[in-house]
Amino acid sequence: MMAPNAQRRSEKSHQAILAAAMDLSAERGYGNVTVEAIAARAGVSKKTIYRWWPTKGAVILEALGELAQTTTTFPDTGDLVADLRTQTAAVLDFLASPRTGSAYLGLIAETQHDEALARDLVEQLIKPRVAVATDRLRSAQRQGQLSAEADLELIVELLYGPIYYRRLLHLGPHADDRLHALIDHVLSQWR
Amino acid sequence: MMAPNAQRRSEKSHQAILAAAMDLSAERGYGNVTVEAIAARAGVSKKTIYRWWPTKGAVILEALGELAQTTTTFPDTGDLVADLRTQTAAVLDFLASPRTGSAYLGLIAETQHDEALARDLVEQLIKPRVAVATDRLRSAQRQGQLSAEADLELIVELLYGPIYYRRLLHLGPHADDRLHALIDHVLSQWR
Amino acid sequence: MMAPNAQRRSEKSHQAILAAAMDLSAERGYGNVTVEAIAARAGVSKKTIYRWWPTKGAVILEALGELAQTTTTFPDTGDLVADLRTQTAAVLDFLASPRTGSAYLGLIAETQHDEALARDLVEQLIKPRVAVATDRLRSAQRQGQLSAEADLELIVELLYGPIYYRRLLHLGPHADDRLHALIDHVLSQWR
Amino acid sequence: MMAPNAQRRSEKSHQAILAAAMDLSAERGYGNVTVEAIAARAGVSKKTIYRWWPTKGAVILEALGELAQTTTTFPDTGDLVADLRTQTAAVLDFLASPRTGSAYLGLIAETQHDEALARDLVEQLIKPRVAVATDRLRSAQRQGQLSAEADLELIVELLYGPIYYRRLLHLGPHADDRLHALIDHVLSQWR
DNA sequence: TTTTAAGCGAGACGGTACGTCATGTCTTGCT
DNA sequence: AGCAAGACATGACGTACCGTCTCGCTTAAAA
Repeated sequence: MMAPNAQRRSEKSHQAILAAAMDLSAERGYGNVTVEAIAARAGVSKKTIYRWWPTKGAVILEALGELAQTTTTFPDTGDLVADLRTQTAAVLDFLASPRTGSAYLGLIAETQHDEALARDLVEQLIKPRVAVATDRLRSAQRQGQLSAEADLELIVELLYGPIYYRRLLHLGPHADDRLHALIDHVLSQWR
Repeated sequence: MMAPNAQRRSEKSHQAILAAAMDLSAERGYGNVTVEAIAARAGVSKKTIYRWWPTKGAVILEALGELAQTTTTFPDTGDLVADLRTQTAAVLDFLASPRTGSAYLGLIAETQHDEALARDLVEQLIKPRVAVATDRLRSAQRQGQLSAEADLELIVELLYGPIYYRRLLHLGPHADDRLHALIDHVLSQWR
Repeated sequence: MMAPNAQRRSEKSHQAILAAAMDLSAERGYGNVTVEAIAARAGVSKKTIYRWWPTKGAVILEALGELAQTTTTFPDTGDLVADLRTQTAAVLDFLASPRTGSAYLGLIAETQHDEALARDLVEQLIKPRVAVATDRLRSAQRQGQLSAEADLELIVELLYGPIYYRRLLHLGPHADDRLHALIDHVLSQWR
Repeated sequence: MMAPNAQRRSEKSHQAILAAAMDLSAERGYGNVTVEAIAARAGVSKKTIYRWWPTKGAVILEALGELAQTTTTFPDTGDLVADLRTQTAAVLDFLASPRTGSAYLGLIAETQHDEALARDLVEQLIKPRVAVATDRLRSAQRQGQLSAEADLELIVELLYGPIYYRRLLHLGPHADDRLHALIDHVLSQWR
């Protein structure tokens, strides 16, 4: 498996590839992005892409990871409900934005028939963000805004499940008031 | 756009195509199914497939529609909680079964970059089943097992959202007790 | 080895491919011809080329075969020496022409590391033309211009060997008088 | 075009490259030898090869030149016919040997689309050996074994032309008696 | 009952992208 | 400065499917 030497890697090409991948995904949609087009747009050889990533999905995952880290952090103003409203709205925006939405949804689609990519998606994108959400809830617990018996894992599922469900099954995004109703209901038992 | 004459359609080929599509999906996973392979397996010309369906997704959708109708009906024993447990477990099985799971998840994946297919999936598979679930909840309302103020649409989202969320984002299926906890929590406010 | 069905072959594409191959060979030299370029020039998919020929050499061989048949026939005026002068000069022209020379020499080069192509070259181009030359000599024998003991095979080698030798080893083509001296010498023993 | 400093050249790498080139040519045939494979086999960087030779053909040419010098010298026992038999047989062996034949024929093939290599081949390999043959014939002339009017250049062509012709055009090598007939015929006019 | 036009199997076709290979250039340390 | 190692842009390879398109053949509706 002779892994290439990461020290000699061209950082310029690396960044050009990530940028090209996101640009193309925004322009033509994830499904119409090809490794060939990424290479052409980035001014890079296909070999260079295949040297460092196994599939186009892995490229998009890394590019998206960079974006996700900088754009969506979890707020902690002390008011749990307000923070959850802010955060879920940000997730809705992320899913709706032409730049990130198509790439993210396309990536999730790809993971349905690419196990390795699925593992990477979960480890690099999903789990860290679930952890951040859980942390915020735990902090609320310490502040007494949430009962000590609250099932934090369940709460996370109940908040994000419906959002992804409606998006991936094409049932239309939540309106603001539906989102607020969702949050209220989920917290109702343990407030 | 001369639509073909459905009366002269060969029912034998029709069924062979649907069966081949499901078989291949079960054997090698939705992503590795191709129109060419379906045609070869069904002993049918590619032209015949393209005459009646626009994409392989549409073929799978029809095949899955037939299966879904026969396998998952919503029980009504009078005990809402028991019925929800039965039904959500059936959905988990449907998603986990090699025969139906790969096809269904692959289909959902495909709809992320095929709007026409997305519309058909929603109209033919998703909405009818949401309606059935909503009907069952409404029946429970009439029987007094659920408050009249209960937000039925929200309940459906809260039940199925987490199931699809965990499946599509590769967070592992729910264990039985987690599923029960989910149902209990969702109903808690309006029982 | 599912051979394709030759009856359904597109004669238009067939001819376009042969023409494109010869054109490109004339324009850029055999070594710079690629299957990809032939396909593009002929307005044909690469798959169509690979369906009917194993390598670009086989394409050129067929194209050259068509040309060779029509252009170089062996004259029989009754005067053996005159006919040999005419014919060897025609071979020199064939080797020197931009249209045929590059293709033919490139083809011979390719056969040095492609055994299958070598076999086809010999059977389809070389041997038939050697046979024609031998026939002409045999006819001269019957007319008494050549002794009955003449070693016809040897004569053919002695005539064409030096021509190919000088061409392939880059020793420059024969001037007319050297060609005549060659013919005279070869026939001297058996006239 | 800063030529590299030959004094600082690593003789070890130099020899390793020549040896690797010949080994690979013998093992897999000239056509399957690549600069990359030579570099890997010789434990040398590709850069080092390109620093000192323009193409793989040039490497093989140099390697072959070393071998040719040591293996095939022209005998002079005083008996011209015997010496020609010895020498032409040696040429047949050289062409048939797995070590030298594939490399030499492959090299000749390459010169059909590489003019610079062609020039080098002629100057470094072909012409010197033609000169040696011509010298031997001239010596025979002085000894009265060959008429003073003999066309030495023509004799060389008539001897070696058929040998290369049969080899390069895949007509099979000469049997011993055919070789002797060839020599007899060529000398007949001027003995 | 015959005609006849549609569906049908087979599969060749023009395309697009795939993932791989070798080229010749280049950069980075080591000797 | 030469060198081993090897990343890089380039460009062709041969393959896989796509969706379109003839071909004859069979086959069921209309005549």
